[in-house]
Amino acid sequence: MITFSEENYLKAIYHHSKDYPNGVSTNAIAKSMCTKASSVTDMLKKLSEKKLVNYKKYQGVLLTKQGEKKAVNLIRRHRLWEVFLLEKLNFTWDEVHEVAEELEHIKSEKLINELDRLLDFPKKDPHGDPIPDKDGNFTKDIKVLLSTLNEKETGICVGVNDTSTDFLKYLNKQNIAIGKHITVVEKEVFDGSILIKIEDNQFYISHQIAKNLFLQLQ
Amino acid sequence: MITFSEENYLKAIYHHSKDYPNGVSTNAIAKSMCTKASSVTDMLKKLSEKKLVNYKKYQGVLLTKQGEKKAVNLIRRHRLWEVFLLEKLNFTWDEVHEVAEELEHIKSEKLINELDRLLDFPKKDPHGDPIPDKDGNFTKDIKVLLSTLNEKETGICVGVNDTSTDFLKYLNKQNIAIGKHITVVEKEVFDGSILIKIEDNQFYISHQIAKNLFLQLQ
DNA sequence: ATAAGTTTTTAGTCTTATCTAAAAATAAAA
DNA sequence: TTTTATTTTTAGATAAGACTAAAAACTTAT
Repeated sequence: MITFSEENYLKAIYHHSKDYPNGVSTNAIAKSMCTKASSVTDMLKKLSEKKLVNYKKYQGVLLTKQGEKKAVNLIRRHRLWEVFLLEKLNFTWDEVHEVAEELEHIKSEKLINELDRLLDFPKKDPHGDPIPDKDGNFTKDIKVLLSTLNEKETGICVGVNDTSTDFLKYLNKQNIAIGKHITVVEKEVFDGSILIKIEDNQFYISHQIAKNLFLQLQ
Repeated sequence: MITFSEENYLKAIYHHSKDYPNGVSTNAIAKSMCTKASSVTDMLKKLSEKKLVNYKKYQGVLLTKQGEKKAVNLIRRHRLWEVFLLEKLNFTWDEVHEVAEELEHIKSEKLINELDRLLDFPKKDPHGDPIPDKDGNFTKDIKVLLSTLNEKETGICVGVNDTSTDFLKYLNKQNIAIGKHITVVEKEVFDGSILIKIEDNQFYISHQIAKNLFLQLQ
Protein backbone atom coordinates (compact mmCIF):
# COMPACT_ATOMS: atom_id res chain seq x y z
CA MET A 1 0.00 0.00 0.00
CA ILE A 2 1.35 3.40 -0.98
CA THR A 3 0.72 6.45 1.22
CA PHE A 4 -0.35 9.96 0.18
CA SER A 5 3.08 11.22 1.14
CA GLU A 6 4.92 8.63 -0.91
CA GLU A 7 2.75 9.46 -3.91
CA ASN A 8 3.57 13.14 -3.57
CA TYR A 9 7.28 12.43 -3.55
CA LEU A 10 6.99 10.23 -6.65
CA LYS A 11 5.17 13.02 -8.44
CA ALA A 12 7.76 15.60 -7.49
CA ILE A 13 10.63 13.37 -8.61
CA TYR A 14 8.85 12.67 -11.88
CA HIS A 15 8.46 16.35 -12.67
CA HIS A 16 12.06 17.21 -11.75
CA SER A 17 13.51 14.33 -13.73
CA LYS A 18 12.58 16.12 -16.96
CA ASP A 19 15.13 18.82 -16.09
CA TYR A 20 17.66 16.58 -14.35
CA PRO A 21 17.71 13.30 -16.29
CA ASN A 22 20.88 12.19 -14.49
CA GLY A 23 19.42 12.39 -11.02
CA VAL A 24 17.22 14.74 -9.04
CA SER A 25 18.86 16.44 -6.06
CA THR A 26 17.55 16.16 -2.53
CA ASN A 27 17.39 19.93 -2.21
CA ALA A 28 15.37 20.37 -5.41
CA ILE A 29 12.74 17.99 -4.07
CA ALA A 30 12.75 19.64 -0.64
CA LYS A 31 12.29 23.08 -2.16
CA SER A 32 9.41 22.16 -4.44
CA MET A 33 7.63 20.28 -1.69
CA CYS A 34 8.21 22.92 0.98
CA THR A 35 9.89 20.43 3.25
CA LYS A 36 13.41 19.87 4.58
CA ALA A 37 16.27 18.00 2.95
CA SER A 38 16.48 15.59 5.85
CA SER A 39 12.84 14.62 5.39
CA VAL A 40 13.52 13.98 1.73
CA THR A 41 16.46 11.72 2.53
CA ASP A 42 14.29 9.69 4.88
CA MET A 43 11.63 9.24 2.24
CA LEU A 44 14.10 8.37 -0.50
CA LYS A 45 15.36 5.50 1.63
CA LYS A 46 11.85 4.23 2.07
CA LEU A 47 10.97 4.55 -1.61
CA SER A 48 14.22 2.86 -2.49
CA GLU A 49 13.37 -0.11 -0.29
CA LYS A 50 10.04 -0.34 -2.06
CA LYS A 51 11.90 -0.35 -5.39
CA LEU A 52 10.10 2.75 -6.60
CA VAL A 53 13.29 4.82 -7.02
CA ASN A 54 16.96 4.26 -7.70
CA TYR A 55 18.81 6.12 -4.98
CA LYS A 56 22.48 6.22 -4.05
CA LYS A 57 23.64 8.50 -1.26
CA TYR A 58 24.77 11.93 -2.49
CA GLN A 59 24.09 10.86 -6.09
CA GLY A 60 20.55 12.07 -6.62
CA VAL A 61 17.52 9.97 -7.37
CA LEU A 62 15.47 8.73 -10.34
CA LEU A 63 12.27 6.72 -10.64
CA THR A 64 12.32 3.02 -11.48
CA LYS A 65 9.96 1.67 -14.14
CA GLN A 66 7.56 0.78 -11.37
CA GLY A 67 7.86 4.20 -9.74
CA GLU A 68 7.35 6.00 -13.01
CA LYS A 69 4.24 3.99 -13.71
CA LYS A 70 2.79 5.09 -10.40
CA ALA A 71 3.79 8.70 -10.99
CA VAL A 72 2.22 8.79 -14.45
CA ASN A 73 -0.97 7.28 -13.10
CA LEU A 74 -1.04 9.93 -10.41
CA ILE A 75 -0.66 12.65 -13.04
CA ARG A 76 -3.48 11.06 -15.00
CA ARG A 77 -5.70 11.20 -11.92
CA HIS A 78 -4.75 14.78 -11.11
CA ARG A 79 -5.43 16.07 -14.60
CA LEU A 80 -8.70 14.22 -15.03
CA TRP A 81 -9.98 15.65 -11.75
CA GLU A 82 -8.97 19.10 -12.94
CA VAL A 83 -11.00 18.69 -16.10
CA PHE A 84 -13.93 17.42 -14.06
CA LEU A 85 -13.83 20.35 -11.64
CA LEU A 86 -13.65 22.85 -14.46
CA GLU A 87 -16.18 21.35 -16.82
CA LYS A 88 -18.71 19.79 -14.50
CA LEU A 89 -18.43 21.70 -11.23
CA ASN A 90 -17.92 25.29 -12.40
CA PHE A 91 -14.52 25.66 -10.80
CA THR A 92 -12.26 28.34 -12.18
CA TRP A 93 -8.80 27.79 -13.53
CA ASP A 94 -7.13 28.92 -10.31
CA GLU A 95 -9.36 26.87 -8.01
CA VAL A 96 -8.85 23.44 -9.57
CA HIS A 97 -5.30 22.63 -8.56
CA GLU A 98 -5.70 22.60 -4.79
CA VAL A 99 -8.71 20.29 -4.74
CA ALA A 100 -7.28 18.02 -7.45
CA GLU A 101 -4.22 17.69 -5.23
CA GLU A 102 -6.47 15.89 -2.71
CA LEU A 103 -8.68 13.99 -5.12
CA GLU A 104 -5.74 12.46 -6.98
CA HIS A 105 -4.97 10.23 -4.01
CA ILE A 106 -8.30 8.40 -4.00
CA LYS A 107 -7.56 4.79 -4.75
CA SER A 108 -9.93 3.24 -7.26
CA GLU A 109 -9.13 2.19 -10.80
CA LYS A 110 -12.77 2.13 -11.75
CA LEU A 111 -13.34 5.59 -10.37
CA ILE A 112 -10.71 7.14 -12.57
CA ASN A 113 -11.52 5.18 -15.72
CA GLU A 114 -15.21 6.01 -15.44
CA LEU A 115 -14.36 9.63 -14.81
CA ASP A 116 -12.31 9.52 -18.00
CA ARG A 117 -15.33 8.24 -19.89
CA LEU A 118 -17.68 10.80 -18.30
CA LEU A 119 -15.39 13.55 -19.57
CA ASP A 120 -15.19 12.08 -23.10
CA PHE A 121 -11.59 10.86 -22.74
CA PRO A 122 -9.99 14.31 -22.74
CA LYS A 123 -6.41 14.40 -23.98
CA LYS A 124 -5.44 17.68 -22.35
CA ASP A 125 -6.09 19.22 -18.98
CA PRO A 126 -7.25 22.84 -18.55
CA HIS A 127 -3.64 24.04 -18.73
CA GLY A 128 -3.06 22.21 -21.98
CA ASP A 129 -0.95 19.48 -20.42
CA PRO A 130 -1.51 16.01 -21.86
CA ILE A 131 -3.47 13.42 -19.89
CA PRO A 132 -1.98 9.89 -19.97
CA ASP A 133 -4.41 7.12 -20.85
CA LYS A 134 -5.07 4.16 -18.57
CA ASP A 135 -1.95 2.38 -19.80
CA GLY A 136 0.21 5.39 -19.12
CA ASN A 137 0.60 6.51 -22.73
CA PHE A 138 0.63 10.19 -23.53
CA THR A 139 -0.77 10.50 -27.04
CA LYS A 140 1.83 12.62 -28.71
CA ASP A 141 -0.15 12.67 -31.95
CA ILE A 142 -2.87 14.72 -30.46
CA LYS A 143 -5.97 13.05 -31.86
CA VAL A 144 -8.79 14.50 -29.82
CA LEU A 145 -12.55 14.47 -29.87
CA LEU A 146 -14.10 17.65 -31.28
CA SER A 147 -16.15 17.82 -28.11
CA THR A 148 -13.01 18.38 -26.04
CA LEU A 149 -11.81 21.44 -27.96
CA ASN A 150 -12.17 24.89 -26.45
CA GLU A 151 -13.56 27.93 -28.22
CA LYS A 152 -11.28 29.38 -30.92
CA GLU A 153 -9.35 26.13 -31.33
CA THR A 154 -8.93 24.57 -34.76
CA GLY A 155 -8.17 21.04 -35.86
CA ILE A 156 -8.06 18.85 -38.91
CA CYS A 157 -10.63 16.10 -39.10
CA VAL A 158 -8.75 12.78 -38.94
CA GLY A 159 -11.35 10.20 -38.03
CA VAL A 160 -14.63 9.17 -36.51
CA ASN A 161 -15.52 7.28 -33.37
CA ASP A 162 -18.98 6.13 -34.45
CA THR A 163 -18.92 4.40 -37.84
CA SER A 164 -22.64 3.90 -38.36
CA THR A 165 -23.94 4.76 -41.82
CA ASP A 166 -26.42 7.22 -40.36
CA PHE A 167 -23.57 9.15 -38.84
CA LEU A 168 -21.43 9.10 -41.95
CA LYS A 169 -24.39 10.17 -44.09
CA TYR A 170 -24.89 13.11 -41.79
CA LEU A 171 -21.24 14.06 -42.15
CA ASN A 172 -21.53 13.96 -45.91
CA LYS A 173 -24.56 16.17 -45.88
CA GLN A 174 -22.81 18.73 -43.68
CA ASN A 175 -19.63 18.65 -45.75
CA ILE A 176 -17.58 17.28 -42.88
CA ALA A 177 -14.81 15.00 -44.09
CA ILE A 178 -11.27 13.78 -43.37
CA GLY A 179 -8.79 16.57 -43.96
CA LYS A 180 -11.23 19.43 -43.43
CA HIS A 181 -10.24 22.22 -41.04
CA ILE A 182 -12.78 22.70 -38.28
CA THR A 183 -12.79 25.66 -35.91
CA VAL A 184 -14.83 25.83 -32.73
CA VAL A 185 -16.56 29.22 -32.79
CA GLU A 186 -18.77 28.84 -29.80
CA LYS A 187 -19.72 26.19 -27.25
CA GLU A 188 -23.25 26.20 -25.95
CA VAL A 189 -23.10 25.44 -22.26
CA PHE A 190 -26.78 24.64 -22.10
CA ASP A 191 -26.86 21.49 -24.22
CA GLY A 192 -23.24 20.99 -25.28
CA SER A 193 -23.91 21.89 -28.90
CA ILE A 194 -21.06 23.55 -30.76
CA LEU A 195 -21.00 26.26 -33.40
CA ILE A 196 -18.29 25.23 -35.84
CA LYS A 197 -16.78 26.79 -38.91
CA ILE A 198 -15.74 24.81 -41.99
CA GLU A 199 -14.52 26.69 -45.05
CA ASP A 200 -16.49 29.87 -44.25
CA ASN A 201 -19.65 27.99 -43.35
CA GLN A 202 -20.82 28.25 -39.78
CA PHE A 203 -23.41 25.93 -38.26
CA TYR A 204 -24.33 24.15 -35.06
CA ILE A 205 -23.64 20.49 -34.42
CA SER A 206 -24.91 18.59 -31.39
CA HIS A 207 -22.74 17.30 -28.59
CA GLN A 208 -23.50 13.79 -29.82
CA ILE A 209 -21.85 14.57 -33.15
CA ALA A 210 -18.90 16.34 -31.53
CA LYS A 211 -18.25 13.29 -29.39
CA ASN A 212 -17.70 11.17 -32.46
CA LEU A 213 -15.35 13.27 -34.54
CA PHE A 214 -11.59 13.03 -34.10
CA LEU A 215 -9.43 16.05 -34.90
CA GLN A 216 -5.70 16.56 -35.04
CA LEU A 217 -4.91 19.80 -33.26
CA GLN A 218 -3.10 22.57 -35.10
CA MET B 1 -7.85 21.49 10.94
CA ILE B 2 -9.70 18.23 11.38
CA THR B 3 -8.05 14.96 10.37
CA PHE B 4 -9.51 11.98 8.48
CA SER B 5 -9.37 9.95 11.67
CA GLU B 6 -11.17 12.55 13.75
CA GLU B 7 -13.88 12.80 11.10
CA ASN B 8 -14.38 9.04 11.16
CA TYR B 9 -14.82 9.05 14.93
CA LEU B 10 -17.36 11.88 14.73
CA LYS B 11 -19.33 9.93 12.16
CA ALA B 12 -19.32 6.78 14.28
CA ILE B 13 -20.44 8.66 17.38
CA TYR B 14 -23.18 10.36 15.41
CA HIS B 15 -24.58 7.06 14.18
CA HIS B 16 -24.43 5.40 17.61
CA SER B 17 -26.05 8.35 19.38
CA LYS B 18 -29.37 7.48 17.69
CA ASP B 19 -29.45 4.27 19.72
CA TYR B 20 -27.75 5.60 22.85
CA PRO B 21 -28.99 9.15 23.34
CA ASN B 22 -27.56 9.28 26.88
CA GLY B 23 -24.00 8.57 25.86
CA VAL B 24 -22.17 6.28 23.46
CA SER B 25 -19.85 3.73 25.06
CA THR B 26 -16.18 3.45 24.25
CA ASN B 27 -16.57 -0.21 23.38
CA ALA B 28 -19.40 0.43 20.93
CA ILE B 29 -17.23 2.87 19.03
CA ALA B 30 -14.24 0.54 19.12
CA LYS B 31 -16.28 -2.35 17.79
CA SER B 32 -17.86 -0.47 14.89
CA MET B 33 -14.54 1.06 13.88
CA CYS B 34 -12.55 -2.16 14.22
CA THR B 35 -10.14 -0.58 16.66
CA LYS B 36 -9.31 -0.95 20.35
CA ALA B 37 -11.00 0.72 23.31
CA SER B 38 -7.75 2.37 24.35
CA SER B 39 -7.43 4.03 20.95
CA VAL B 40 -10.97 5.34 21.32
CA THR B 41 -10.23 6.82 24.72
CA ASP B 42 -7.22 8.64 23.31
CA MET B 43 -9.28 10.10 20.51
CA LEU B 44 -12.18 11.10 22.77
CA LYS B 45 -9.78 13.18 24.83
CA LYS B 46 -8.55 14.92 21.72
CA LEU B 47 -12.05 15.56 20.36
CA SER B 48 -13.10 16.81 23.78
CA GLU B 49 -10.27 19.34 23.82
CA LYS B 50 -11.42 20.52 20.42
CA LYS B 51 -14.93 20.93 21.83
CA LEU B 52 -16.40 18.52 19.30
CA VAL B 53 -17.70 16.06 21.91
CA ASN B 54 -18.85 16.10 25.51
CA TYR B 55 -16.86 13.43 27.25
CA LYS B 56 -16.54 12.51 30.90
CA LYS B 57 -14.45 9.52 31.93
CA TYR B 58 -16.47 6.31 32.19
CA GLN B 59 -19.65 8.22 31.31
CA GLY B 60 -19.85 7.76 27.55
CA VAL B 61 -19.68 10.46 24.93
CA LEU B 62 -22.02 12.64 22.84
CA LEU B 63 -21.42 15.21 20.10
CA THR B 64 -21.54 18.91 20.83
CA LYS B 65 -23.49 21.22 18.49
CA GLN B 66 -20.27 21.88 16.69
CA GLY B 67 -19.37 18.20 16.46
CA GLU B 68 -22.79 17.27 15.19
CA LYS B 69 -22.58 19.92 12.51
CA LYS B 70 -19.35 18.39 11.27
CA ALA B 71 -20.77 14.87 11.42
CA VAL B 72 -23.87 15.83 9.46
CA ASN B 73 -21.77 17.57 6.85
CA LEU B 74 -19.66 14.44 6.54
CA ILE B 75 -22.78 12.35 6.00
CA ARG B 76 -23.90 14.84 3.39
CA ARG B 77 -20.61 14.45 1.57
CA HIS B 78 -20.66 10.66 1.82
CA ARG B 79 -24.18 10.33 0.43
CA LEU B 80 -23.70 12.83 -2.36
CA TRP B 81 -20.60 10.98 -3.53
CA GLU B 82 -22.58 7.74 -3.45
CA VAL B 83 -25.22 9.24 -5.71
CA PHE B 84 -22.50 10.56 -8.01
CA LEU B 85 -20.75 7.21 -8.28
CA LEU B 86 -23.99 5.42 -9.00
CA GLU B 87 -25.56 7.88 -11.41
CA LYS B 88 -22.60 9.33 -13.23
CA LEU B 89 -19.85 6.72 -12.97
CA ASN B 90 -21.75 3.46 -13.44
CA PHE B 91 -20.85 2.08 -10.03
CA THR B 92 -23.08 -0.60 -8.61
CA TRP B 93 -24.88 -0.43 -5.31
CA ASP B 94 -22.26 -2.56 -3.55
CA GLU B 95 -19.26 -0.70 -4.96
CA VAL B 96 -20.17 2.83 -3.89
CA HIS B 97 -19.62 2.70 -0.16
CA GLU B 98 -15.91 1.95 -0.07
CA VAL B 99 -14.91 4.72 -2.47
CA ALA B 100 -17.32 7.22 -0.91
CA GLU B 101 -15.61 6.48 2.39
CA GLU B 102 -12.47 8.04 0.91
CA LEU B 103 -14.07 10.82 -1.10
CA GLU B 104 -16.05 12.14 1.85
CA HIS B 105 -12.88 13.48 3.46
CA ILE B 106 -11.97 15.84 0.63
CA LYS B 107 -12.13 19.31 2.05
CA SER B 108 -13.87 21.84 -0.20
CA GLU B 109 -17.22 23.48 0.41
CA LYS B 110 -17.52 24.43 -3.22
CA LEU B 111 -16.76 20.91 -4.39
CA ILE B 112 -19.63 19.43 -2.45
CA ASN B 113 -22.15 22.16 -3.17
CA GLU B 114 -21.43 22.02 -6.89
CA LEU B 115 -21.65 18.25 -6.80
CA ASP B 116 -25.06 18.67 -5.17
CA ARG B 117 -26.13 20.91 -8.04
CA LEU B 118 -24.71 18.57 -10.70
CA LEU B 119 -26.86 15.80 -9.24
CA ASP B 120 -29.98 18.02 -9.13
CA PHE B 121 -30.02 18.34 -5.33
CA PRO B 122 -30.97 14.74 -4.57
CA LYS B 123 -32.77 14.27 -1.27
CA LYS B 124 -32.05 10.58 -0.86
CA ASP B 125 -28.97 8.46 -1.43
CA PRO B 126 -29.02 5.13 -3.29
CA HIS B 127 -30.03 3.33 -0.09
CA GLY B 128 -32.93 5.71 0.49
CA ASP B 129 -31.23 7.56 3.34
CA PRO B 130 -31.84 11.30 3.41
CA ILE B 131 -29.11 13.69 2.30
CA PRO B 132 -28.72 16.78 4.50
CA ASP B 133 -28.62 20.09 2.66
CA LYS B 134 -25.74 22.52 2.94
CA ASP B 135 -27.10 23.92 6.20
CA GLY B 136 -27.37 20.47 7.72
CA ASN B 137 -31.14 20.14 7.44
CA PHE B 138 -32.62 16.81 6.53
CA THR B 139 -35.77 17.77 4.67
CA LYS B 140 -38.37 15.63 6.31
CA ASP B 141 -41.01 17.22 4.10
CA ILE B 142 -39.63 15.73 0.96
CA LYS B 143 -39.47 18.70 -1.39
CA VAL B 144 -37.75 17.39 -4.48
CA LEU B 145 -36.97 18.58 -7.95
CA LEU B 146 -39.29 17.22 -10.62
CA SER B 147 -36.19 16.08 -12.49
CA THR B 148 -35.40 13.61 -9.70
CA LEU B 149 -38.71 11.78 -9.85
CA ASN B 150 -38.96 8.37 -11.43
CA GLU B 151 -41.59 7.31 -13.95
CA LYS B 152 -45.09 6.84 -12.50
CA GLU B 153 -44.36 9.06 -9.47
CA THR B 154 -46.66 11.95 -8.63
CA GLY B 155 -46.12 15.11 -6.59
CA ILE B 156 -47.72 18.43 -5.80
CA CYS B 157 -46.00 21.52 -7.14
CA VAL B 158 -44.74 23.50 -4.15
CA GLY B 159 -42.15 25.88 -5.54
CA VAL B 160 -39.61 26.89 -8.13
CA ASN B 161 -35.86 27.05 -8.14
CA ASP B 162 -35.46 29.58 -10.94
CA THR B 163 -37.52 32.71 -10.35
CA SER B 164 -36.88 34.51 -13.62
CA THR B 165 -39.95 36.04 -15.26
CA ASP B 166 -39.29 34.09 -18.43
CA PHE B 167 -39.57 30.87 -16.48
CA LEU B 168 -42.69 31.91 -14.58
CA LYS B 169 -44.35 33.07 -17.80
CA TYR B 170 -43.65 29.68 -19.30
CA LEU B 171 -45.24 27.98 -16.30
CA ASN B 172 -48.35 30.13 -16.65
CA LYS B 173 -48.66 29.30 -20.31
CA GLN B 174 -48.39 25.58 -19.57
CA ASN B 175 -50.84 25.74 -16.70
CA ILE B 176 -48.20 24.69 -14.14
CA ALA B 177 -48.79 26.28 -10.77
CA ILE B 178 -48.40 25.79 -7.03
CA GLY B 179 -50.79 23.12 -5.82
CA LYS B 180 -51.14 21.30 -9.12
CA HIS B 181 -50.64 17.54 -9.19
CA ILE B 182 -47.93 16.48 -11.60
CA THR B 183 -47.29 12.88 -12.66
CA VAL B 184 -44.18 11.71 -14.50
CA VAL B 185 -45.41 9.57 -17.38
CA GLU B 186 -42.19 8.99 -19.20
CA LYS B 187 -38.55 10.08 -18.98
CA GLU B 188 -36.60 10.48 -22.18
CA VAL B 189 -33.10 9.17 -21.58
CA PHE B 190 -31.67 10.90 -24.63
CA ASP B 191 -32.13 14.52 -23.62
CA GLY B 192 -33.64 14.31 -20.14
CA SER B 193 -36.99 15.65 -21.24
CA ILE B 194 -40.02 14.40 -19.32
CA LEU B 195 -43.57 13.61 -20.37
CA ILE B 196 -45.78 14.88 -17.58
CA LYS B 197 -49.48 14.76 -16.90
CA ILE B 198 -51.40 17.63 -15.28
CA GLU B 199 -55.20 17.38 -14.98
CA ASP B 200 -55.54 14.99 -17.96
CA ASN B 201 -53.20 17.00 -20.17
CA GLN B 202 -49.98 15.30 -21.19
CA PHE B 203 -47.03 17.16 -22.66
CA TYR B 204 -43.24 17.19 -22.71
CA ILE B 205 -41.14 19.55 -20.68
CA SER B 206 -37.37 19.88 -21.02
CA HIS B 207 -34.87 18.77 -18.41
CA GLN B 208 -34.10 22.44 -17.81
CA ILE B 209 -37.69 23.03 -16.74
CA ALA B 210 -37.82 19.89 -14.61
CA LYS B 211 -34.70 21.00 -12.77
CA ASN B 212 -36.43 24.13 -11.58
CA LEU B 213 -39.73 22.81 -10.27
CA PHE B 214 -40.10 21.64 -6.69
CA LEU B 215 -42.67 18.98 -5.86
CA GLN B 216 -43.87 17.51 -2.61
CA LEU B 217 -44.01 13.75 -2.99
CA GLN B 218 -47.29 11.93 -2.43
C1' DA C 1 -22.16 -5.58 51.02
C1' DT C 2 -18.70 -7.86 49.06
C1' DA C 3 -16.78 -10.77 45.39
C1' DA C 4 -16.61 -11.59 40.45
C1' DG C 5 -16.92 -9.87 35.99
C1' DT C 6 -16.92 -6.26 32.59
C1' DT C 7 -15.71 -1.87 30.81
C1' DT C 8 -12.74 1.94 30.59
C1' DT C 9 -8.60 4.25 31.33
C1' DT C 10 -3.60 4.71 31.97
C1' DA C 11 1.14 3.75 30.96
C1' DG C 12 4.35 2.60 27.88
C1' DT C 13 5.67 1.11 22.97
C1' DC C 14 5.56 1.37 17.80
C1' DT C 15 5.24 3.49 13.14
C1' DT C 16 4.98 7.32 9.91
C1' DA C 17 6.29 11.63 8.69
C1' DT C 18 8.07 15.51 10.16
C1' DC C 19 11.71 18.67 12.27
C1' DT C 20 16.49 20.74 14.18
C1' DA C 21 21.19 20.52 14.77
C1' DA C 22 25.40 18.47 13.93
C1' DA C 23 28.44 15.59 11.09
C1' DA C 24 30.00 13.88 6.64
C1' DA C 25 30.51 14.23 1.74
C1' DT C 26 30.84 16.85 -2.37
C1' DA C 27 31.69 21.11 -5.03
C1' DA C 28 33.80 25.60 -5.65
C1' DA C 29 37.38 29.00 -4.89
C1' DA C 30 41.73 30.80 -3.73
C1' DT D 1 45.81 21.60 -3.52
C1' DT D 2 44.15 23.25 0.42
C1' DT D 3 40.47 26.02 2.26
C1' DT D 4 35.77 27.45 2.11
C1' DA D 5 31.10 26.87 0.99
C1' DT D 6 27.26 24.06 -0.15
C1' DT D 7 24.71 19.96 -0.14
C1' DT D 8 23.41 15.79 1.90
C1' DT D 9 23.06 12.60 5.49
C1' DT D 10 22.80 11.08 10.34
C1' DA D 11 21.23 11.40 15.03
C1' DG D 12 17.89 12.50 18.07
C1' DA D 13 13.20 14.68 19.06
C1' DT D 14 8.26 15.44 18.31
C1' DA D 15 3.31 14.61 17.19
C1' DA D 16 -0.54 11.69 15.54
C1' DG D 17 -2.64 7.52 15.78
C1' DA D 18 -2.58 2.96 16.81
C1' DC D 19 -1.36 -1.08 19.85
C1' DT D 20 -0.62 -4.30 24.42
C1' DA D 21 -0.83 -5.05 29.10
C1' DA D 22 -2.02 -3.69 33.50
C1' DA D 23 -4.59 -0.75 36.69
C1' DA D 24 -8.83 1.60 37.97
C1' DA D 25 -13.70 2.26 37.80
C1' DC D 26 -18.06 0.75 37.21
C1' DT D 27 -21.86 -3.42 37.22
C1' DT D 28 -23.77 -7.69 38.57
C1' DA D 29 -24.57 -11.43 41.20
C1' DT D 30 -24.40 -13.83 45.28
